[in-house]
Amino acid sequence: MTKARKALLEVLKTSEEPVSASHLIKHPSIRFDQATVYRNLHYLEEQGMADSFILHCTEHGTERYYSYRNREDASHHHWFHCQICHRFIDLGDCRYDEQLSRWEQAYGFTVCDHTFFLTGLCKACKSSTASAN
Amino acid sequence: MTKARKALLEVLKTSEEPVSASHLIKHPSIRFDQATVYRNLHYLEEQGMADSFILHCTEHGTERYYSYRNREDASHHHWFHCQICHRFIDLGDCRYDEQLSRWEQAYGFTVCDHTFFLTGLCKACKSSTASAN
DNA sequence: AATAATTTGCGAATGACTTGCAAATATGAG
DNA sequence: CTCATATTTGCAAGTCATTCGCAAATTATT
Repeated sequence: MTKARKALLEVLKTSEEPVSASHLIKHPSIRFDQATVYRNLHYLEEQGMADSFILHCTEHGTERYYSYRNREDASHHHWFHCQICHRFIDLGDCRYDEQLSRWEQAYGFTVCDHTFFLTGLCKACKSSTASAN
Repeated sequence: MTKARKALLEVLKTSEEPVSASHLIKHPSIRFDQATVYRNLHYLEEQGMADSFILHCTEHGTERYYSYRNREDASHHHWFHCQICHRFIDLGDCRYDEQLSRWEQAYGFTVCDHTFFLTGLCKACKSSTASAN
């Protein structure tokens, strides 16, 4: 495992929320070229050590966000994204396995991946925006 | 309602699956500049006449896909996308309302939008790929 | 029909992500 | 530990979807 990969994995592992490539590129412990960052994020995801999804946010535009994934347990999380403060809230482990296999049986397809996330206003931003009445 | 908007809405209305901006731009009945297409897709979505989500596919890259939405009934659909033939399969009306309000209560946030879709191999592509054994 | 407001087309810009290639680093056989 | 091979890195230049500025054209108002 190269230095770049170790460094990226470390940031993902210790991050509370999904992080974008641009965020990683600016991160002090990631002193690698953007191409290296992108290439290794792909690598980590291929190896089952990271998860990602694409989200559009008014402030940061359309970007892919990555989070650490333990190769052992197959679990991944889903997230809520606040449109004001742009923070993520962890909704916990994915609970869609059953629903997915029901769909697989109903339609005959095989699901390789799924994307699910919420966007809206978090509790804090809702109250600070309430002044707009 | 301008000609461009009418034309776009007509294509969305008659399309069986979500369509991307690039697809619309190439569509014979859409003889408008790409900027006009993009601007009006935003407009239609703002007005509640269209729905969209961003999906990355190996053949077409990362693009936003639009589908017609009836302003009256709030329903929208979710989709499965085949990674081989790149067609969409309609999974029917969204059934996440309850789950979303449970989350809203648990976390105190307000959900404005959500994204959900599946990717994988459709029935037909699975069998034609079976030769890879 | 005349005027004001909105929309269009064009061309150039933006920003995320990718690629080619030579230099640098990791791997691993001896 | 060392040389040879395979892989990865940095750099600079692309791609590609999407956006923007602005003048001309269209639509809505009066």
